[in-house]
Amino acid sequence: MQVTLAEIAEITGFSVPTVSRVLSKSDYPVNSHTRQQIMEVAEAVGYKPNISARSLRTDRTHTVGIIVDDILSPFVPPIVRGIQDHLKDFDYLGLIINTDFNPVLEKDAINTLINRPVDGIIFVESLHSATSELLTQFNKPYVFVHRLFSSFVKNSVVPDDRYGAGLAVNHLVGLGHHRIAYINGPEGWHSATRRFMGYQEALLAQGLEFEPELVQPGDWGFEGGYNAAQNLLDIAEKPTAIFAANDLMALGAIYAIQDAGLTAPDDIAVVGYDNQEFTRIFRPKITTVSLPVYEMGKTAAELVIKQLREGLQNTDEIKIKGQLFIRESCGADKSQMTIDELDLGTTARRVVLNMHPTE
Amino acid sequence: MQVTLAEIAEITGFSVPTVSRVLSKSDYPVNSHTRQQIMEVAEAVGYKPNISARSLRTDRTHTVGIIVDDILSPFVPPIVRGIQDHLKDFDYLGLIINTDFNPVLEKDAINTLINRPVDGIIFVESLHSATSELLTQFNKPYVFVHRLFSSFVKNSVVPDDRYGAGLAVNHLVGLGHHRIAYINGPEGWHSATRRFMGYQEALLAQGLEFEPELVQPGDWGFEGGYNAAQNLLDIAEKPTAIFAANDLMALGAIYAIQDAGLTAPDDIAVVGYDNQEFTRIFRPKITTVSLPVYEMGKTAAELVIKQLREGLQNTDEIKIKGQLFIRESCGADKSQMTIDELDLGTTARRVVLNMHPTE
DNA sequence: GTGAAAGCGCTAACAT
DNA sequence: ATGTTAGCGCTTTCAC
Repeated sequence: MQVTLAEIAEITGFSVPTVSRVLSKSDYPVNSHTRQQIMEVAEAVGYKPNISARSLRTDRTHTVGIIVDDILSPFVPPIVRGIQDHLKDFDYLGLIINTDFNPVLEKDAINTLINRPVDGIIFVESLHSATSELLTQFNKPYVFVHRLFSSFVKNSVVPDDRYGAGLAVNHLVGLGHHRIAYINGPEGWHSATRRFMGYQEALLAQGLEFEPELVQPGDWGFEGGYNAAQNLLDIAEKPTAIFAANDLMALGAIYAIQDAGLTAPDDIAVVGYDNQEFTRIFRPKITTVSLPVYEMGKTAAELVIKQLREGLQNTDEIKIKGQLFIRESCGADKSQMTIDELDLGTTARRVVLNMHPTE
Repeated sequence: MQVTLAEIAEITGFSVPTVSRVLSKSDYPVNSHTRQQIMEVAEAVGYKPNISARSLRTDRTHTVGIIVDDILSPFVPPIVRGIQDHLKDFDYLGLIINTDFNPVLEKDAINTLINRPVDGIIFVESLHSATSELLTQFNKPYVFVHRLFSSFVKNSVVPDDRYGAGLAVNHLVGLGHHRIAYINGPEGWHSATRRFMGYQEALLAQGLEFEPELVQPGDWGFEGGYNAAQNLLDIAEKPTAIFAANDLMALGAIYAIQDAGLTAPDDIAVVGYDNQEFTRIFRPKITTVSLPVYEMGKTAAELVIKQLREGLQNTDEIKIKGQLFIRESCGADKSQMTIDELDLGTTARRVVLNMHPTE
């Protein structure tokens, strides 16, 4: 049922290795007549190489393991897509495993991939120190894409949070704000720390003073943003703008502003961080700094591919810059605003724009 | 570097086949002493079977191809997760490929998977008639999970949209509404048609009359919902409730209601469909019917596994029921409301709840 | 219950 | 430029 090299050798009269040399696209010299003849027959009989056999021989599988926290986590799919798109260009596929941030599952995942035919591993939002010793057994490339951890790791790709926070603050200053409050993420989170640093640095660079009373702790969640904003509204000299370390807290802040009888952005401007989907459909549409997830994934895949194909050695941590998406919650002029995509789920959008579903 | 069966045979003094019988978990009878001895040595030296070699021999790879429209499409990740979770229970892995609903890419994907070591394929939101002939070459199981297409296909898993629409309507009737409007999806979409049927059937079952003037066309998008609701508000005898065929249109409807100086749910109740993430963070939180995506994926994986392991034959289309999530936009009593999860992204939630990130 | 022999389909080394 | 030989690591006959 499956066509093999032997059958093509039989038909064409050439030997199996010659057929292999043509069909495996090796750069081994083969007479062009021979080559063409073999190609034609292969095409005609619909030859498909047996990848298992090839892998067994070459110890290369053209597959990369992708260990993710959870494919349902909002930032994971775009990272994965970035990885997949780059891998595809080099005929690699991705094998995705969820670990639910559970060290036991992560260990299993690594074990599975060590046995499994993969040429490398990309860790997405997932790595426990417990498992790192296991990895030393894995003498193939592995890289990390993450945003959560504070550890500096070789071969990792992370967002440039300091830069991103600067974008937000600079934008607000440009709109005339001098009292810009900050709602931070929880203690001990790398991205919270970095965004906070970026906030402070940008204030200084703009000649503004850093005022501790304008900084509130948050919890990454809606509630935390709400409470933090309430506290900020209690300050005698209220801030005129709030920069929240993520979109969910920005949303909470907007609700708090509304519940206080004020309006965002008219009374208080709000900027979030992450560019989550809902920022585009909420009212007011939330101005935010994007987490460059797709590009982070792509870059991670680039690293693996380069290590695989060009023998690239360990690389220092790579920081990827996000960009500011100017929408309504900051009070910017309409002309400044970023033009967003359609408000349809991607499948529906694609189907509508490109073609019609099969009947 | 890689431990092989031969080495374990060498160490234990048994033959390679015997070692294989133990370590491949075959049910072939082996002396229990022998078995234990081999297991211990295998454990000690960290034996990992070479999957390529095993696959070459057995023609089984323990891998299932998952062809998706786009991993970024909002419904795809939960379907994929459902698939993965079930596959995992049987030690199968999933190889995910995006097609962007492009027939050419889909053809490539199928070809890739035919060569590749996969034991079956699951199509998620993706299937063009153009490719179906290709599939006949693929003499392994394949099943479909979808919500978009009207074609009735063997071995497919779909949401029960008629039932779901009934849930929404019945709920509104239970809250005392008699004039329930409906905002439909665009013409030609299976789920739109089915939800519309469910709407009509439920009205009749409740002894209410179906009134065409209460039905408005929509486009699945925010704008369509907004316009449709505006039209509904222009009717002399306004509806007291609006059921929108998806959440985005429900959101548009709520905005239209607000812009007309009214309130949802106080003046007009609104129910959506799909249970998209944003329905939980919006104000008012949107009551909606869930698309049972996770379970659809799980069921699809079950089908494949059963076909693979138990030789299950072709199955008729399987309909999966969603459930009603009662929130604020319908005006239900607080005591009736569904208790939702935390408002944190899943990674953050998991990290916060379970453990701390590695430092 | 265990071992000897064979071979899955492919590519790499070595001839010619 | 092509063919011969060998073998990747594993499982499956078939003997005993």
